[in-house]
Amino acid sequence: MYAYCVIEYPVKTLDKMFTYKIPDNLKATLKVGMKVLVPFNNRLVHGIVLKITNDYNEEYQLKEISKIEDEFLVLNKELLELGNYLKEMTLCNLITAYQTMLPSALKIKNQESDYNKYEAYVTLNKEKEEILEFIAKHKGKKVDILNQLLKTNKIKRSDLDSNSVRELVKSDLVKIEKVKVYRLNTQEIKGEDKELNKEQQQVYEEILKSLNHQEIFLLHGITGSGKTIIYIKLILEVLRQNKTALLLVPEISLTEQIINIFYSYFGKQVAILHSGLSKTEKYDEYVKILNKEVKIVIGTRSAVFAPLENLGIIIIDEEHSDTYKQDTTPRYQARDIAQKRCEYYNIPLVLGSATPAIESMARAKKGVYTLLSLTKRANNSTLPQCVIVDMALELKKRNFIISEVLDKEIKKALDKKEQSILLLNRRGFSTVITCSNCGFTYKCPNCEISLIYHKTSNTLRCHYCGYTKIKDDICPTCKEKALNYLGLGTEKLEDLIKEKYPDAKTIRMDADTTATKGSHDRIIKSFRDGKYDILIGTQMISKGLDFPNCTLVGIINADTSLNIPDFRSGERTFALLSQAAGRAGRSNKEGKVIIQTFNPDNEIIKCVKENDYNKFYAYEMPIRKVLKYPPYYYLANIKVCSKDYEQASANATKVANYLRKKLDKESIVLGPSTSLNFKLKNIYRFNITIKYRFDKKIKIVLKELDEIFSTNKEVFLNIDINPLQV
DNA sequence: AGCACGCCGACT
DNA sequence: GTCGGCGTGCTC
Repeated sequence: MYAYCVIEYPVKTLDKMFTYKIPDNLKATLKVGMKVLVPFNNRLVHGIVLKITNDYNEEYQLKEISKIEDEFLVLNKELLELGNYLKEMTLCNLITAYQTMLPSALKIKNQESDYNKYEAYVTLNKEKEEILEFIAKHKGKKVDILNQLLKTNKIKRSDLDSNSVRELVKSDLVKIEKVKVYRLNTQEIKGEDKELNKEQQQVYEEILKSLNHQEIFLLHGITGSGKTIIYIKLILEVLRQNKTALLLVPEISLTEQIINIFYSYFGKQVAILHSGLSKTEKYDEYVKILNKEVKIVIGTRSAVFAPLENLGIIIIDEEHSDTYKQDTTPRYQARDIAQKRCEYYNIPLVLGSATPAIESMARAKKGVYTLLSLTKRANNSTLPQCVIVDMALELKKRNFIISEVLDKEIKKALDKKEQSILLLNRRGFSTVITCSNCGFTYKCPNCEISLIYHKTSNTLRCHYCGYTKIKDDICPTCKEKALNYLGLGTEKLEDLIKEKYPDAKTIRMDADTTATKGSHDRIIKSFRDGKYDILIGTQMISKGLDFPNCTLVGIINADTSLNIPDFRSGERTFALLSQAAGRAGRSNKEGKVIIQTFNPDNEIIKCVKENDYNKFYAYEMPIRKVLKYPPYYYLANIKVCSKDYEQASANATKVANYLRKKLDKESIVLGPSTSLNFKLKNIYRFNITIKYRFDKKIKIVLKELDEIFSTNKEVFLNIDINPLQV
């Protein structure tokens, strides 16, 4: 018998199968999907068995598999196939695909030790008579222990006096038993049985109908419309059918509430997978899933590979979130992987969001996905009232950061002992030039995206197409000498707030204050408990949090994310602002949202004010169409990188020309242009973007390119198919 | 990736 | 002589 294996090194030249003889002693146990140790070029390396055959045309002497690494950890047929799909989808090496699918403690590489955690228990080792005999003859701690054991027959060793235990073990009266324990303990709370309202019930029933066939649902529900309870009901039904469920969430730390609700409903049947867990914790959760001890997995992006068998449903919450796309190799989109798994099991995929990705909504409108909507807030709270403030006017009144209206509302909230959230939209302000007088930003005439400022040459450039212009001294619209980078930090804002409202208790939440583990939860919890009046933070405060006493949301600078040089910046801004606005007035109290902007007439901001996703969609789609962006065109991005500027530049031109020659006429090749991070860690990068529609050759051509550069030591390529950012 | 092999210059 | 620099090629 022969085994075909992939080995641990993630290099193109080794990205193929190697054949080994299976020694007699392993023939019975070795299975496809197992991790093995094989001799390779005079040393032992790890590998995964992908195929076992009876005969092989031996061109030369084959070597033998030397050892099975872990008999219990086996990638099943579905996951092996999924790895292949991941490879095809992202053009990564096969071994990279499998490495990605396994938790890090199980990585093919350097795994030797036992990751299991054990607890030692003491039990009796002799018949009752003998024990009683001993008790009669002795006294003291040892007797106490034996008496206890007669009652409970199993006690944690750490709870007992270690000297006494040791002596008892020595005299053979008791023995130590090691029991595997899991590091993460799940508390069991009984969830109350909530009734669905009419709208929720309809959605629930619609999805229920398709539990046993493949269908993708886009569940568009406004903030606070109660999507979670629908997920729970669906999963309850899936479990009833003896199947398992997978729920993906954007970031665990931001979804602590969802997890608690799930624990309360499903208790120990839930496993959590996310990057915040330690290696060993992840291992534990993974083993629980493999051993079928849990039926539900909740996790972030990589949890989409959870080894659940017999899946009944996959749900992706906040499906529009950027976090579902990995931005390092393999650059996969969890949505695609989930879809593949749903095809395999013939089950529904539910994509939930208050602000669906444009692409998802387009598919829903085309009928590829089934569109379901929730239009009412579940607890009958009303949507917050939304006010747009023109900051250009405020500046003239010398209100630089806090407008008159916002100031008034903050004071009002403080008087009423209600809470406020101030969102500082900081995304990508640094390299975009803005006029601080009128809010003007430069846009590329070809691509409609913001130009990036290059300090060294004092130029503004489009990093999509390469358009370049010299920076002006005065603003072309208002003629003021006020062109500069707009930048305001949360820290500075907090100082200002403290100064303006000395009696208010404020707390700041941003990358700095949430660096340590658990600090996130602490801030959220203390704010919810009413220990603070004002929460100041970056986008991380906008997601899915529920603060019943919060009635005011102030968005300090709505524009910055509009100016990011990316065709999706409008979509992201809409999602961010809508989500933030949704934090206000979630209970019975009325909420208010103040949006401060330099572009009060901006369509996207108006859509946020009106809380109208459909209007936003109708506005955005024609732009995408004219400029040939998704969902009308697919994108692929190639970064040509080298330590040597000339090499990078010359090869980028070659690559672009190669693509223009090989691809269909209707595919568009943009660039090469300098990348957003043109010189990073001393590596120069050039960008080439492909816009294509039905080009069947695209994957093949990209593969060829990848192949060509795999032997080049000076230049390497980064290929991203369906990139989020270009 | 990682290692052997080989060819060349430098040095106790 | 021989130690060590790294370019090249190969791995079931």
